[in-house]
This record gives sequence, structure tokens and C-alpha cells, in this order.
Amino acid sequence: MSPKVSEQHLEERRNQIVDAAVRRFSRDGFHQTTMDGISTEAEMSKGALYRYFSSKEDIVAAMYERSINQETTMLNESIDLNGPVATLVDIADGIYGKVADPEARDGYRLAVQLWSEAMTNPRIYELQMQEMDLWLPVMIGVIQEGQRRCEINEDLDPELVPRVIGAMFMGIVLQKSWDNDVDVEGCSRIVKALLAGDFSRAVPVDLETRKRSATLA
Amino acid sequence: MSPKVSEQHLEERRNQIVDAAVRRFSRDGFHQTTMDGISTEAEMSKGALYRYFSSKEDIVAAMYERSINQETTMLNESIDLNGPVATLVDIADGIYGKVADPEARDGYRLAVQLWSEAMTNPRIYELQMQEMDLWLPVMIGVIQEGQRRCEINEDLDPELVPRVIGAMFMGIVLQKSWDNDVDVEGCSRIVKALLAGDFSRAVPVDLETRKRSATLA
DNA sequence: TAAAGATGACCGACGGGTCAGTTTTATTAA
DNA sequence: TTAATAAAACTGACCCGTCGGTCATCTTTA
Repeated sequence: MSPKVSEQHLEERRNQIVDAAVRRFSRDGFHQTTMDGISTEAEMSKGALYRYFSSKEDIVAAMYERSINQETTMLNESIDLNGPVATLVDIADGIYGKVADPEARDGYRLAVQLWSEAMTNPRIYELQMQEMDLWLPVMIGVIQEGQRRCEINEDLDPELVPRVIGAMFMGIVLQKSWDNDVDVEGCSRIVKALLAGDFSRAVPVDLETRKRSATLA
Repeated sequence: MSPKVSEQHLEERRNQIVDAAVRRFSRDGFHQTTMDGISTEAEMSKGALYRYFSSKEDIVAAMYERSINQETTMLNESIDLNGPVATLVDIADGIYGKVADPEARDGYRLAVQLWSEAMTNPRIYELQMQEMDLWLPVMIGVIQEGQRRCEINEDLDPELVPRVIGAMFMGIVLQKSWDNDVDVEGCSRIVKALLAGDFSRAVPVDLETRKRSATLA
């Protein structure tokens, strides 16, 4: 009588739609993307879309869910409190490595769209804050441990340091969204130099300092 | 016969419209802001708007023009090649000081809107690149001078360093747009510590290092 | 008094969302 | 195996509110 309600098939279709939406949002922007466009990209009719998601925003929510899952695992893999500064460098490596991957382009271009949208759309704001709450506390822990070990300047507010580190990431993603030729690897090297205290020196370089820097680069 | 065509009055009206648009864009977002909304905010009829600007995008172009003028003067004031790292810290002070000013809120919330819009709108992309071309070369010059004086690690690509420094700014502005309580002053202190090489040390602190750091904070 | 300035009703397109009708599919009866 | 069938999946024409932009008309001003 009743045909199968395969949970898996349902999940597949939902993914198919989300994938299509990511591509469109990335290419045309959030507001320029129409439900017609998403349905075309997903190779189904507009009506079918509404069988799986009841609004444009619901699709966005599903996107966040997916990205939050990915991020969680990635972050957990990098955390190692035994070397706070090294951990920061590790995290930077992982994250910037991901941005450098051409496959990820749609993903972070979408992110930029949503960052802006979060400013005025309460639903998306909520989702964005959820994502921030994911990594901010973890990073704060790393910084505090670094300060306890005197690896990180203890005058700096440990609550704010992750915000600045996150800011670098956001800003570089933004610039890469504008210009795909931006050298993310190169930027990553600079970020790591900044974190490792190997960016500047106000006194002329002496051999001692130079050697210390070299081991950190 | 013909009534006066006071150039000044015309300029005033244009400013009145741009001010109104900035407020609306900041509050509601670029796409959610209607021409009706702008005209209401500017206390004139929609038709009157079109006497001064022939489209929504033209208003945005006028915004960029204004902000580019401000930025140019601000940047020129800070530049002093006699102390590259000090100059960077100066620029950071100026820029973050501006963001901390509650009066500037609409301005940078607008900026976030436009950053995202630049990704998909060629006209705004062009304007954004114009703004980048304003400060990128200047900053590159500062970095190169810093490397020549051995104040800045000469292994780092001087073309990319300004991008990373700019990225920090963008990311902090973004976070401040989401949450007005973010402590920009505090973030500024961290940025300055990073630039001055006073963020981390992988070897345990000794008095010599500590003193050097203290003078730079 | 004539040109410039301002008004707001109006237009056309566009896009999110709906739904009556059609096709597909698993199940069951023959 | 096949035919019957009912639920589920799908389709796209349609609805309707919204918004950028226009213009006939009115008001202000030199």
C-alpha cells in the first residue's frame, strides 16, 4: 500500500538541496538567490523543495548544522593543552589549509554572506552565535593555559585573544572571497609568525634572538 | 525667472540622503532597505530622491566616495617611515579608536553589508577594490621599510603582511557589528602586542626579554 | 511667471510560497 | 507474475505582496 519512507533517501534529498543552495548563495549572494534558482540547481521543481524545507531560512539553518558538525570534529582534533602556542599554530594550519582548498570556495563565500546577514536577521544571528560559542570557549582555554605556562603575555585579556585570532581568519576569508588569487598559505605563515612572536623586534636583531625566532617559524 | 541652483544646497541634500541611507542600511541591511525607507528617513518624498540619485547603487557610490576621503586624510596623518612598527601601532590606535566610538556604529555596520555585497555586485566590488588600493600600497611601503631596518621579520612577504593586518581589523569590526559589547580597546591592545612582538614567547621569560616587551606595550 | 523642486499614485517585474492535478512507488490481492 | 491501488513524491501554473523606478501634477522661489 504505502511506499517506503526511506529515511536515507529523505536525507539524501535534503543534502542535494543544501548543496545546490550553497552553490547558488556563493555565486549570486543570499538575497539574489531565488527558490526557483535553488530548485533548478538541485534539479527538481520548486514545489518539491517545499516538501523538504518550509522556507529559505530553514535551508540556511540546515547549512549551519552541517558546518557546525564539521568544525567540532576539526577543532577537537587540534586541541592539545601541552603546548598552547603550538596548538594555536596547529589550529591555524588546519583552518587556513582548508581555506586554501579550491573545493572549499563555495563554503566560505557562503560564510561571508551569512556573516553580513547575521547582522540584521535574528534567526541567522542566533545560528552564528551558536557557532561562535563552539570555538570561543575552547580557544580561551588554550590561551589561559598558555598564560599559566608563561608562553603568552599574561597582560592580555584571555577572553579577547581568541576574538583577535578569529578576526584574522575572518578577514582573510573575506579578502579571499573577493580575490581568489590571495595567497592564503602566505597569510597563514604571517599569522603563525605573529602568534609565535616572530613578527617584529624593536631592538636590532642579535644572533640569540634570531635563533629563537628560527625555531618557531 | 530661473530660481537659484545653489550648489551648496544641492550638496546638503545629497548628504542628507546619504546620511539617511547609511542609517537604514545599518539598521535593516542593504537588501531590506527600500527606496521608500530611505526617503522617509531623509524626510522627503521618493520622487525627490531620484532628483539627486538615479539609483540605489548611486547612493552607495556616494557613500564610498565620502569614506575614501576620510580614510585618505587619516592614513596620511599616521604615516611616518622613521619608525615602521611604531607607525603600525599608531595606525592601529587611530583605526580602532574610531571603531570604539559609538557614533561610528552605523558606518561600520554599513561596511560589513558592503563587504558581502562586493562579492556578487561588480559595481560595489569595484568600489571596494578602489578602497583597498588606497591603503594596501601605503602599508606595503611601511612593511618594506620595517624590513629594511630589521624591525620586521624579513622572511615574510611584505605584500601579504598588510592583508593580515587589515584582516584583523575587518574581523573585529565584524564581531563588533554582531555584538556592540565587544571590547575594541582590549582587542586593539592585543593587536598592538602581536605587531610589537609582545604576544608570545616560546622560551621562558627572562628579565631582559620582559623589559624589552614592556617598552613596546 | 517660468523654471526648478517636490509629491505620491501608479506601473511592471519579480520572487516566496501554494496547491490542484499528475506521476511514481511499494504493497497486496488475484 | 501481474493487476489494482492508495499513499507519497513531484510538477509548474498561479497568487499576491513588495519594491525600484516613473511621471503627471502641484508648490515654491528668484
